[in-house]
Amino acid sequence: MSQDRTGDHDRTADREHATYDVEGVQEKWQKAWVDLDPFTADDDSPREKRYALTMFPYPSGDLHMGHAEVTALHDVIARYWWQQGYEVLNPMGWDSFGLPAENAAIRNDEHPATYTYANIETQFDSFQKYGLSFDWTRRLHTSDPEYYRWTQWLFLKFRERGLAYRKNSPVNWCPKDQTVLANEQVVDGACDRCGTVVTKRELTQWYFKVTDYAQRLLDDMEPLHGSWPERVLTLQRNWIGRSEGAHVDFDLHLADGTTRTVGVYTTRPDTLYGATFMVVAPDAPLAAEIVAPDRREQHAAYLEEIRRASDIDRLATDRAKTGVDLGVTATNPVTGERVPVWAADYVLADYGTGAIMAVPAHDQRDLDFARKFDLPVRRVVDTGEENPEETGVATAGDGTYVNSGGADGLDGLSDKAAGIARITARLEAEGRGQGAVNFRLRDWLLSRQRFWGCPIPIIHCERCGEVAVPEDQLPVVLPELKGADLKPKGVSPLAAAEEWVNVDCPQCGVPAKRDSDTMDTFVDSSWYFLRYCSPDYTDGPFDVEAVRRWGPVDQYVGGVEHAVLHLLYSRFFTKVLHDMGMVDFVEPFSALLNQGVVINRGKKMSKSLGNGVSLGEQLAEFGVDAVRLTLVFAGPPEDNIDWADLSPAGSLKFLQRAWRLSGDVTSPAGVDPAEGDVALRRITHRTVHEAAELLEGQRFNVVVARVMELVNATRKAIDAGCGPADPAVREAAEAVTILLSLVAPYVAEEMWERLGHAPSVARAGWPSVDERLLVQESVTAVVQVQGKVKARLEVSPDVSEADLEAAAMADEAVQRALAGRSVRKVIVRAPKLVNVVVGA
RNA sequence: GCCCCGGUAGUCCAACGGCAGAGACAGUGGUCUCAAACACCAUCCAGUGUGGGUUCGAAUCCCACCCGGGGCACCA
Repeated sequence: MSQDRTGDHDRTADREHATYDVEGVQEKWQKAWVDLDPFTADDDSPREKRYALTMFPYPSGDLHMGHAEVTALHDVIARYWWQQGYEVLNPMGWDSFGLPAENAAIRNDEHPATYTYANIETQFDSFQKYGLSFDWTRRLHTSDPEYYRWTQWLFLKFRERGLAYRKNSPVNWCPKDQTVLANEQVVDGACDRCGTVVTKRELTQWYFKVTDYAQRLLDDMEPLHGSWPERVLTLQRNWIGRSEGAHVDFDLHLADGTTRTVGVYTTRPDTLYGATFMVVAPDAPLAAEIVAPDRREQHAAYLEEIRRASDIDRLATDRAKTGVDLGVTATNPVTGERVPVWAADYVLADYGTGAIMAVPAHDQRDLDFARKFDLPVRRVVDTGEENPEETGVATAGDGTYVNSGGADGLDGLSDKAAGIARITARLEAEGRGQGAVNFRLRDWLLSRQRFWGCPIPIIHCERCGEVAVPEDQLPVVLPELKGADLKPKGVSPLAAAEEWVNVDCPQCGVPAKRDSDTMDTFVDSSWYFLRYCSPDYTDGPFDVEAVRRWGPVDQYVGGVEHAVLHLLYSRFFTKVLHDMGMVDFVEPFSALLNQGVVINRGKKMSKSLGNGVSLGEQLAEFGVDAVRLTLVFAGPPEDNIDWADLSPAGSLKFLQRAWRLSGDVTSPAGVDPAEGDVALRRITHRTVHEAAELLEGQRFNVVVARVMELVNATRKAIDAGCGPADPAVREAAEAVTILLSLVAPYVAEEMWERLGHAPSVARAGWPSVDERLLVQESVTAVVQVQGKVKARLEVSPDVSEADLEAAAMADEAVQRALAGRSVRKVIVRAPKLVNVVVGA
């Protein structure tokens, strides 16, 4: 409430100085909202549904500026939907499995749950103080057994469908976190989480067969254009990396006189005549199988050398080519020539077949290799450029085929597509190859050698092999390990938990062992948005009907860092669940908003730079509403915002001004605005109308500016216009309050009460707009001569082109500008503009 | 190297191809005050990164370049 005054001042001064008590208002309404409960989503509501979701946090410490920004933006959308009359599902929970808790547990000799659930409570309290419209009845934690029971269930279902399998393969290993990582979690050769350089290990691990869904993951992005950031779609497209080409069979002639056929994948089968050697990935099993006995040692040494090299070295772009001759030859299927077979690490074991045909003339990598090891270069496409063999620059472009089997081959053709089609058809006819599509996407490595995650519900039996834990025995609950028991040692700490790991085989009853790895936490978060629809459901991961009611997510908000992680995995899960008949849709998130990052003084906030901004301190100094307003007003939601450019003090000042309006209104609640001041009413209705359009377009910063305008206009009307008693002033103040409720819920609630209404303003409903008030009484038409403004005319908005032109030509200033010049053309855009073009 | 996104007052940001300014921050001057803070009023500040083009008219569309940010980068 307003501050204590001494009474020396007159009423006007008092009113001008009046401010509300930010803390008091927050406390008052936070308490009141618990009973008012305006945001619990009703499963049975007849209203149209909207599902608003913001990426749930990992519980590391308290909330920070990043959380404050994303939830403030997200809340604007959710609250707008409520005001528009939708039944809104807006849940929140915690992604509560993960390494930080485990590391803290080791440090403090405790169970990871201690750290986890303590932080969850801290964050929960902070979220509540922050005034967000979450439906807390649906709160979930992925580390709760009631939740991860269903993560395990889904794993088993995926396995039944052949989508979860185990294989031995070289994998990414983070030496610091002591666990394997998925491809998506390795960035520039380093661990996504801790930045440690990743090494390779040969391990048997669990995978999800995402590659089976590569084409659908690509195709189903099509309808997302326009509602997902183009950037994310591009990232996913690149990550999936579809390419078209052909498989071509080469016969290999081994040292022992036998022959075997090896397929290679190429996007340029049309250059097959120029394939003068073959290259095999040194670490592919094929290399070891085919290497000639006298080269075995060399190959082994080379293999050792590249195993030692980190991905960082391997990825260096200017790195010289290395390799060894395997002492074997292959027959080029179209020329019949015998070509040498080499092993080189520029060929990757896990892409295509791990072997390539090398066409040095038209592929830079092959050319570099050929020049280094003196291998022949044969040009088969004449692009008009100089001979690659001499320049060292491969010509990858289009041209005319030469040296390509004469007229029976491709010679003379100059259309690449036709060349590819012809050679592919010929290979197919001869049974030596076929057209093929390839993807860069790899299967998702999901096992982790750490404790604080969802156990993999598999039992390894010597007699039966891998046995699924029977459904009625789920969940496989984590044992009570803590402190030193959790120290990473290269295998999961679970392996050492004797009592836990040793079980009888559910199939044959002999002693067996549980799988001791846990799942990647991205598995947990790949389906949480479905669980929210029926968080207490006990007969499955979710109630199919509830998901039919609420799904898919209409608006997802979160950071762009998950472009190829969480978002790709969730899309994959949704498609599998669709195929299982459990969800109707194939895409989980209809619209996506990537909020920007909050930085300070041009740099990312960090301890070492000492430029961190404490959310708690900002909230204490300026209040929740001002901080939220500051973040929303800072700029377009997807832009990064620099805290140093912002003014939470300015935001608070504005909120005080807005609040003051609610005390100045003297007309009673419920008064008919129809008789009110038309000028102010026009502004109010136009603002409400435009605000809706801007909100639909997620132009939240502009909405705030519009509300500021309306506040300014209302202030002016009270002080120097129609006065505080005019019903239009009440109408304007109420519109301000409802608009403000999306961003600054506390002060809006307080204003709503002061205006004589019952809470909650959050459910007051969007103000209705009178179309007639959107039409201006008169508009200013601009008259230009040669594009330069010469006059302004006040005209009716529905003025005819002819009338406007006549008025413009009659204008004195226009006549002066036209003096002595001939009018060549008059462009009329009624009612806004006339441009007179004069003769040359 | 390739592909995206963005360059508008001192700052953050607005502007259906049609008056460059909606809003704010920071200045400056004033009213109020013993004085200050608050509040209020007024006011200063750019011709839109550069160079071309299309158009009656370009911040907006096209081309090239410069700068900043992001992504991809031996994927055959």
